[in-house]
Amino acid sequence: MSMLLDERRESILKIVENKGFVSLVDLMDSVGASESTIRRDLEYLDGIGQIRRTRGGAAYSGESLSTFEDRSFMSSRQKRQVAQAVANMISPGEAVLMDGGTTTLEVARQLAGKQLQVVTNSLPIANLLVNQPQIDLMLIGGFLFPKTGVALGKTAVESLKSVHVRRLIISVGGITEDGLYNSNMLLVETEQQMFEAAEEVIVVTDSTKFGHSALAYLCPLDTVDHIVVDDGITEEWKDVIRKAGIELTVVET
Amino acid sequence: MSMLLDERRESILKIVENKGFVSLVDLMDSVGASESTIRRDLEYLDGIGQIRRTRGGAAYSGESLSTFEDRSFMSSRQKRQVAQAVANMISPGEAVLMDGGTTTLEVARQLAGKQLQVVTNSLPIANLLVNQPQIDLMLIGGFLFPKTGVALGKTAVESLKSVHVRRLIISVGGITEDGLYNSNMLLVETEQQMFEAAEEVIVVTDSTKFGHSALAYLCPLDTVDHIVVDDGITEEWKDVIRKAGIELTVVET
DNA sequence: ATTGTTTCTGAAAGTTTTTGATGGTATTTT
DNA sequence: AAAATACCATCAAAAACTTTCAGAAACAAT
Repeated sequence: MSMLLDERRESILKIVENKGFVSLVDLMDSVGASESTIRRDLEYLDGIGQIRRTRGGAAYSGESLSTFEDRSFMSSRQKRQVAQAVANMISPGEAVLMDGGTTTLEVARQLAGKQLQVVTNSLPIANLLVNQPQIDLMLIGGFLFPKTGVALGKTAVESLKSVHVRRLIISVGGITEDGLYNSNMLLVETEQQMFEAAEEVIVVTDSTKFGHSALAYLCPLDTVDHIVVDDGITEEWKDVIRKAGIELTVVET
Repeated sequence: MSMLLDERRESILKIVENKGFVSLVDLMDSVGASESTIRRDLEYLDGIGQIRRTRGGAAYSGESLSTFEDRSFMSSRQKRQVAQAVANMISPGEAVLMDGGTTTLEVARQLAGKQLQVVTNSLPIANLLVNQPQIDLMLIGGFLFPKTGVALGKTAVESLKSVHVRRLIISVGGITEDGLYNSNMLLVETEQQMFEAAEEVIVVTDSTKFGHSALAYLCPLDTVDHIVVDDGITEEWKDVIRKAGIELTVVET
């Protein structure tokens, strides 16, 4: 049973998505290729983010919503410090709009205990804050994306039109001189509506995102009021940000 | 039955989340690994904060899941059987609207694996289904109620106006000859809009609810198409339901 | 068609990680 | 205090992973 390379990889992908977890041996069986070949396929599919390699086989990467495996670049210590800095900017009684993402989730964690009104389209953030008695929580509905657990699409955009908050806290996939980027068209569409709803935009990110763009263009730099980042950021980028009239907070870690 | 490392750990996590507490011996049994291995897994999961190790086993450390308290009268076994009966009525590919509540949550659990479109305003249900690759999940937004984790209010009602599904699955606080009741005005308001969105209304409940009303009137009996209940229901009530032209499914337990 | 080039494949050797078992230490129970 | 139970550290075997290499297959150009 000989198979084309792409055909085989497609087939592996389907099996993994279907079963959730597959062992390497199972794949050898059902695809009819050698161990080495399957390994290489898994390596490739993991590289493009379609699956997650695990010892002994592969797992569907859609399950990665839980903190089970968080392979972001910032260490969790760094991330927590950056998140703390953002949380400190929020005054009691404020209305805050929060985008999804692991960094904003960490911010949410630091907000616990404050008296606030929080609006979010992120399921993990909602989970975290729903039982905080001091926090009024409003959920933005829409189609839920498995990987990240955020609500997107027409419904989300429509709901956001009737929202007005003091601050928006958002994270991005990339920043260049031209502006901000994120990885997904639907995500960007929803986030653009978020800008309309907020008086002030705070971007939380890590220093590795500077200089990199991503699939979808989000907005020009001047849409942003404030950027909070770890101290890995270069002097050049500090200049770029400040010259664009954006307030910059660099968190020492 | 040999299991992949990550698969096993995820499986342990699920068991712990589900039961609240599990002994080490139980885990050895149900995942089929040695004491050492389970210990190491627990150590790891505790390390990343997903569970709490305790002498003799592990406990769930979760932020939200356990806080949706289960104050229903039905035993969990009974409830699961009733939920199973409801889940069996749903055909693949269907669009289902699901209300919040511990019974409907159990139904959601039984729906896992089916290919479906699910619309819900319940945070716990969304959590449960968001990582099911076969399920398209749409979240209804609104103000989140801490105790139950459901989204209610004007936003929820508005969002529901653009929803159309085959079936609505709903639970109630009380049933009398006059109709259905629930405990909260906002809840009722949202649920009334749900009726508009569905072709067929299925009520899941336990037999103790018959003859009791509650704070807020929801709808007359003839709004309902189908009631599923445990076998504690009296003959008198069976008559009432059938005479109202409602299909009745009594689940033997 | 043939030759040279590149990519893909399967096998083997060597390295790392995981696993279950064992014996010893802590903690709880009787 | 003794017994029972649970925990921890260590170790050799097993399983899984990486690297490397030579042959096969695909591709391009003559």
